[in-house]
Amino acid sequence: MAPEKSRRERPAKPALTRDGIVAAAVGILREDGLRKVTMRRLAQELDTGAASLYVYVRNTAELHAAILDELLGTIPSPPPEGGWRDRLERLLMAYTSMLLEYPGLALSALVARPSGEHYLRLCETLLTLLAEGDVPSERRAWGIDLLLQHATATAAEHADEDSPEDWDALARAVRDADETTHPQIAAHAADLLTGRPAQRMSWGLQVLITGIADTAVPPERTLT
Amino acid sequence: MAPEKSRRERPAKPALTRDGIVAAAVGILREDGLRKVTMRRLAQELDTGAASLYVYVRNTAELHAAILDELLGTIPSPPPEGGWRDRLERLLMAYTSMLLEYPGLALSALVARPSGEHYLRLCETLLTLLAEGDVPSERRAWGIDLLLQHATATAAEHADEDSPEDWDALARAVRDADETTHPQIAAHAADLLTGRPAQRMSWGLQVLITGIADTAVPPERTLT
DNA sequence: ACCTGAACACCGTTCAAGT
DNA sequence: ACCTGAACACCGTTCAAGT
Repeated sequence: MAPEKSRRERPAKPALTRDGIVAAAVGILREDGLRKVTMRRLAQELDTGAASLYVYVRNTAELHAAILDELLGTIPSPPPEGGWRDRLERLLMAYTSMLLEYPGLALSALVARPSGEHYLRLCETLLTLLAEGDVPSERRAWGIDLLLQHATATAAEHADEDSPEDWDALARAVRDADETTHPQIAAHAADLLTGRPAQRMSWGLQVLITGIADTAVPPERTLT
Repeated sequence: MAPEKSRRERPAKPALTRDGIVAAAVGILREDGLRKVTMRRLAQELDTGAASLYVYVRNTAELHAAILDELLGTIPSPPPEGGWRDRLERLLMAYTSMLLEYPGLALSALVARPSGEHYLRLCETLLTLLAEGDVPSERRAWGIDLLLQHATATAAEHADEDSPEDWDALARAVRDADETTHPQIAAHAADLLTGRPAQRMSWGLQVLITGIADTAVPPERTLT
């Protein structure tokens, strides 16, 4: 690691490596957000040309995926107190919180299925917790997919970076909903707009965990 | 079999309207995919300059949202046979199928909370179905959020447009998982990679519906 | 093998000027 | 009020040429 991080003259241009590139990318992410993590900006930071990066990274999507896995390694594993459901919920909350710190990253996680070291470790832990809860074996794999998808999507919904404008538009639309044409929306307007995010997230996870524990996999069709 | 491609192909330049712009945008979406629905390309299609569009559309995100609502209007409401659970599942499947036809659109749906006419109608129908199932009133609003999020996220995961490359990488990582460091992954490798999408989606929806019907909203904390 | 500058083919958005 | 050309400030990716 370079001892000085002054943005003045870099004393000697460090050799390019994949790890160095990813580390620099994480730096840009923390400072300026994912949308600034571009090949050109990254190259500038590393004092080289954008084309040089393509020796180590296939494309921008792969770069984002590498960043994601790096950050998955920073999730603290919650203390082993409490039952499996509690620990499961806390771990997924920690995962979501991490994604929420970096708007836009959740979208990458959703589109580019991760497959890095830290992602596998997370899956391993999740599978272990479901096993501890005596969730039938066949449902564990699909279950963690569902749980991770929910956590990721929840973070992705807040990827706006800015603009509560969409939310405003929705709030207006819900409130203006005609009681005769949209009776259900009118009746549930308050709940539809309720913003207590932690409570909602917690309920969502409990719904999933309960559902996973209680719902059998449907019979496979047409195996002849 | 276009007889002429001359610049006089369009007989008279139609006046710009928001509806006309959105309609043209949907056309580009169907033909070339969402990533080609850009202000510049759209302007070209409408025989004008990109700047002119900003009179009718705030920005690209709003344009995408308008497209989404337009397409929500094309979802056929499934026949009223079967119980509320079946109809709920079929409607959400139809929603997902529509999104899957237009890769990338699901991502817009996730980030930019829709608030258009057709979106409200869909919510209304979903709320009615949950009410029919005697789901307690307080859970209905949060429930449809969960269901729509799941359906949208499932479609978004397939937004790759191309490149089964990510999936390959994951498959390799799972298969290469060391049995001693990743025993759970090794044990569940088959299920983790199982691809039967319809069966998985159906199970996911049933998990959610069951969970919503069975899970009480947690008590509100710290109101004292 | 690695690195580079330059080029290709695009973007969103703003703005002064016209009608 | 609506429309426009031009400009600003960017993108990802490829490629021939260098080392």
